[in-house]
Parts: sequence; structure tokens; C-alpha cells
Amino acid sequence: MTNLNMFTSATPNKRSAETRSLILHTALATFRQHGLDSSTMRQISKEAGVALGAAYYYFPSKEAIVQAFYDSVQEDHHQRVSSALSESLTAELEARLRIAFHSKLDILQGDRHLLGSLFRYTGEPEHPLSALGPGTRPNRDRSIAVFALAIGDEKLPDDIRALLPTALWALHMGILLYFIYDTSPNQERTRKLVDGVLSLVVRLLALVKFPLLKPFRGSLFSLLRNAGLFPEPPSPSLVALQEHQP
Amino acid sequence: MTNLNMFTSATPNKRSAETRSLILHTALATFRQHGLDSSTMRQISKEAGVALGAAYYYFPSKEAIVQAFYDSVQEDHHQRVSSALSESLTAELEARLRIAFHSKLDILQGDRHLLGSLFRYTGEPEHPLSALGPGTRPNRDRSIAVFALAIGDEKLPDDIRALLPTALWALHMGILLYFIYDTSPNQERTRKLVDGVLSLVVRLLALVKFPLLKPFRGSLFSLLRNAGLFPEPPSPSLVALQEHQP
DNA sequence: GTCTATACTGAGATAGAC
DNA sequence: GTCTATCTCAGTATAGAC
Repeated sequence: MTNLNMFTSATPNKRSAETRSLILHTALATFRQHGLDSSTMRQISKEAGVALGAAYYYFPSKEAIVQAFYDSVQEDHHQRVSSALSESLTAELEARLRIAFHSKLDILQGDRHLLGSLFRYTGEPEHPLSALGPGTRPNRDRSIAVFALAIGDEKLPDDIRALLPTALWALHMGILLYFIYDTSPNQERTRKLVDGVLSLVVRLLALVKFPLLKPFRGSLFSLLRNAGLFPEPPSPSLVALQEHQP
Repeated sequence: MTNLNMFTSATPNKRSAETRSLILHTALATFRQHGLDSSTMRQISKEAGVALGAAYYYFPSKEAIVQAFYDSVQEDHHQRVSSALSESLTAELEARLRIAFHSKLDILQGDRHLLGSLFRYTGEPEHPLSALGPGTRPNRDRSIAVFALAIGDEKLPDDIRALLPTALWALHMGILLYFIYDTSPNQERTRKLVDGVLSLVVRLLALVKFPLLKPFRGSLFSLLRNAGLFPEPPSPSLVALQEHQP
């Protein structure tokens, strides 16, 4: 249907993907050089050698370009974590979590300022790019799935197993925020924070069995449940995605 | 110098404050009716019966109006908490914290959508309105001071005493985020969440003495210190402000 | 110092021609 | 799919009234 005549049009729809990619990469280069706000859609389209309208044809807004960038980060993260894990399936939980967190930072190291727009609509639930809103649910689920991957089949109580991936995702969002504000050389403070926090997390997971903390844990979980903060099951498409790399 | 002749000018600078207030309140009414993004500076100034230039004379940007709104919220919060505390100095810590949290929600109940812009620049450290950046440090210190007020002279270990107000402020920011997303009638879910979380916080403060948790607590605090997340002493002006209402 | 009136710039976003 | 023309609106500028 879309490709009835392969003779008249030289490049049926590959051309389209190339234009999109051209615009995306030109935009990212411009963002890196001039910053997000100083980069205009006109400048980007000019440097990419296309008209303003073409840029808007592929990306409904400037923010959408950043979102596309972040989608590719997400994919990259999934790749890196799953391949790193397959090389060291025997490693301890803490080591696996370190892989998940540090690889994310590795990917984003050079683009910290682009992360700002990730948080820009956090306070507007109805906005399609709200980091916590329904509009970004699929992205969020994909991101959470990576942490589930790192947890693997670690032996854990059921309630903690259900919560942990989402909790780690929330922690990782906080780490990203710290990362943005981190002015230490190569953001080494963030790296140390990650290691310290993950060490604490794992120790806390061990501690949670002790009878002293049992009532505390019960209260916490029922609180989260009542608040609706307990994760709902992810969408079917993502379950499939996860089973792709078991 | 500014008021040499009190006969010629009928209202020396009271007039100015009134205009500012008129613009502010008209803007807030417009925001409430049409939303923040749909309200234009032209519309606001028109409805206030002033010229566009007048609006910009008092507020350098639309966001600045929201910021001014939030400053008044901050002041209101301080008033409510300090007067409520003076009526019940004997109350328990948990009750005092409940006052601090719920009064904030009371104030903001009708303007949840305005809170969105509070978080808009969180990912941009250099932005003057960044909620975590140096530009809003005085506001943050004032807000933290209210929680310090609620803690009062509760007997606490030194390190916890130093951290707790800032930690509660961070918690309250999280609660505000939940509040924004809360679609339950009158945001009753947020109220329940506050009560549940504060109960947990107080129980955790009691638990922290137990030897089992000692090493954990030590690690946590040194981690926070190394990460620079431990609060610096507030600016002198705020110390004065706090001593105003002991 | 407070404000009006008006015009201008720049940029995100859209409509409709090709 | 792509381009040109156009719209809207935040924000700036300016010149002057009081």
C-alpha cells in the first residue's frame, strides 16, 4: 500500500527516516554547543539544511526533540545493562545495581544540561511530557524494567520484589537531579553517592528481616498501597519486551 | 528625602503598593480562571485596567508573579504555624509536624495548578527560579525555618537535629508533588499520606537509638555529608527572623 | 518614581501551497 | 514530505504624561 511503485520514488521511506535523523542529530549538536534555550528551531533547521516546517513535521515541539533523545538514551541503557549482566550473571545484587546506575550516568555524562527539560513538566500532570504523568507511562515502564532486569531473580520477599524496581527508578531520578547539580570534576561526587546509596540499600534489604523492623515495614507498605504509590503491572507490550532478554 | 513634601503627593508610595497588589491579585484570579499558560500578560494588564508596561514594571516576567504568590504563601505558612504552635506548646512532635504540613496544604488547596511552575526549573541549576538552585536559597531557608520552628526544642541527637528541618522540607516538597497529582476529592489522599508518613518519621526517630541501626545511621550521615547534602547554616538575616518568634 | 501608549523583536507553532 | 508565509505571544524599547 505504501510502496506500490518502487521505480518512481527513489527512496520510498528510508529518506524520511534519514531526514528525521538528520534533524535530530543536528538539533542535539546545536543544543550541546549553544544550550537548549538559546537554540531556536529556525537555527536548527537552517543548520540541517531544511525548512522550519520540516523540523516541525518530524517533531511537534522543541521539547519533543529532547524527548526523542531521551528515548534513545533509554534504549542504550537497556542494551548496556542487559549485555553487561549476561557477562556476569553470578555477580551480587549490589554489583548489578551499580551497573544499572553507572551505565545510565555514563550515557548522560556529556548531556547533563539536556536533562533539565526532563523535569520541566513534572509539576503539570496533564502535560504529555510530564515525567510522572500518564503521557510518559510507557517510557517510565521501560526505564523501570531495566532495574527489574538488574534485580533479576534475587531472592526477595514478595512485597519488596514488587516495589523495588519502581523504588530504584525513583532513586535514580533523584540521582539524576543530583547529577545535574554536581559541579565536581567529571561528576565524581555523583558516582560516590551512587555507590554509597546502593551499599545502604542492599544493607537495608538485609536488615528488613529483623523483627524490630517488621511493624515498620508493614506500616510503610500499607501506607504506599493506600497512597496508590504501589506499582501497577506494566503494559503487555513491555512484558513482551522484558521477556525478549530473559 | 523621599517624602519632603507630604502635601503635593496624596499617596506617596502606598499607591504603588496598591497597583502592585492589584496586578498580582488580578493575575492570580486570571490564572485560576484560565490557567497559567492561557493567561497572557496583556490579558492580565487589561483586566487590571493598567497598561502592559505597568505589569512589567512590577513583575519582570509572568513566572515572577507566581513567585510573588509563592512568597506570600510562605509568609502565610510561617504565620499559621507559629501562631498554632504558641497555642499548643505542649503538644507532641508528631502533632506539631502535622500542623506544619497540613497548614501548607490548607493554604495551597485552591491553587494546586499554580504549584506546577514551582517545579518547572528544578532541572536547571543556573535558573533564578530553580527550586533547588542558589537563586531561591533565601526562600528555601525561610521554608526550612518553619519546619525548624515545628521541631522546636524537641530532644534529639545533634546530627539529627541538624538534618531534620531540611529533611522535612525535602519531604514536604515530595508531598506537594503528590498533592498536585492527587485527584481524590479535596485531596484527602494527600492528607492521609501526610499523617501516615509523619507517624512513620516519628517512629523512625525513636527507632534510631537501637544498636542494630547505629552503623546504618552512621553510614547514612557520612554519606550525606560527603555528598554535600548536609545543610549549611542559614544566612544571618534568617537567623534573626527565627529569633523573632522563639 | 509611577504609569500610559504604542511599536518592535524574536521565537514557537501552524496553514496551506506545491 | 517539504516549503513559505503567517499567527500568536512573551518580552523589550521608547517616548512621554504626571
